[in-house]
Amino acid sequence: MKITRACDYALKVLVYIASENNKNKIFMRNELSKLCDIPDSFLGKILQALARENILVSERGKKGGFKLQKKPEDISFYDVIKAVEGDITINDCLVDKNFCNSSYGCRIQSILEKVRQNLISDLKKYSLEDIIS
Amino acid sequence: MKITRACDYALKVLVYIASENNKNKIFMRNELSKLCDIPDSFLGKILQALARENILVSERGKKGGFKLQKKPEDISFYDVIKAVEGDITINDCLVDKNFCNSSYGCRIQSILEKVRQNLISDLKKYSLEDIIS
DNA sequence: ATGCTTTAAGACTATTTTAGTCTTAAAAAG
DNA sequence: CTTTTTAAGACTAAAATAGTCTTAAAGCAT
Ligand code: SF4
Ligand code: SF4
Repeated sequence: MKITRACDYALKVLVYIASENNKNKIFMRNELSKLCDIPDSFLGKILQALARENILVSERGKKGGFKLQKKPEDISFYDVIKAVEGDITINDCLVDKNFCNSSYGCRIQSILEKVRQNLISDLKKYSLEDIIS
Repeated sequence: MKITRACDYALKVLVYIASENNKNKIFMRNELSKLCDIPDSFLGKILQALARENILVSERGKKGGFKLQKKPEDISFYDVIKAVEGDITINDCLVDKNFCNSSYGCRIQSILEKVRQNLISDLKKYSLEDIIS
């Protein structure tokens, strides 16, 4: 029951960008890597994922880099986790009904589904804004 | 963000034992393995862990096996997960303050700690009794 | 006492996931 | 057209998960 390192890095780097967000400044990967103490190439993958999921805008070439695509209050912890490691599953059967043959009518499954929904809605409650304000 | 197979197996086997709990019947590992469709040796490890954590009673020798040590309503999902895979961490820094050097005063950490506490208290709400009743 | 049956413990192995690197391509700016 | 920056994806290393196997110890039954 853990988030991955990549997720933690993503939160860290997004908080950094959000907190320095004076007039749409754009940050290079290299710069973010040093400031947030995240391995450069690994950060590359993470920033790419965040850009694909419309959390960051990326631009190439000279003067390129990354900036937020939305307001900090519109980027929740759930959005970040989902972008980086995919949806929260809790147990495979919750997301793949063919995973287990006792799946139909399983009451363990229905309780785990409740736990999952609560966790997701809890993670949606917190945004980058809550951190930087 | 997943529970392990071992945890799911543990829930499954405990629910089975709890539901068949006519007058303190004792179940052999072998029997449970077949009935719950869990690899026999792997189930051994799981049952051992549950016995160590005072969820099951184990007895050796002929007429040996496993039975519940508490009433089904006193065995929560949290108890089972904790017994089998250890405590829920969400992020390493929540459980090891030396893990990250930005740990002191980190606001990501304090939010993740809230999420963790909510998840734990949610998992404590549900017991084996909720499944078998 | 001594087999027989059952769990305990832990070393061992295989598979999958996580964490991270590296190389090549493509876009943008000057 | 060269430099700088990200994109994409193959690749690798390390760790965790999932599971097996072997040896020991405990309890019952004769
Ligand atoms: S036993 Fe129930 S909870 Fe476990 S995998 Fe099967 S359907 Fe899901
Ligand atoms: S950055 Fe904050 S949340 Fe992330 S590991 Fe460090 S202390 Fe924990």
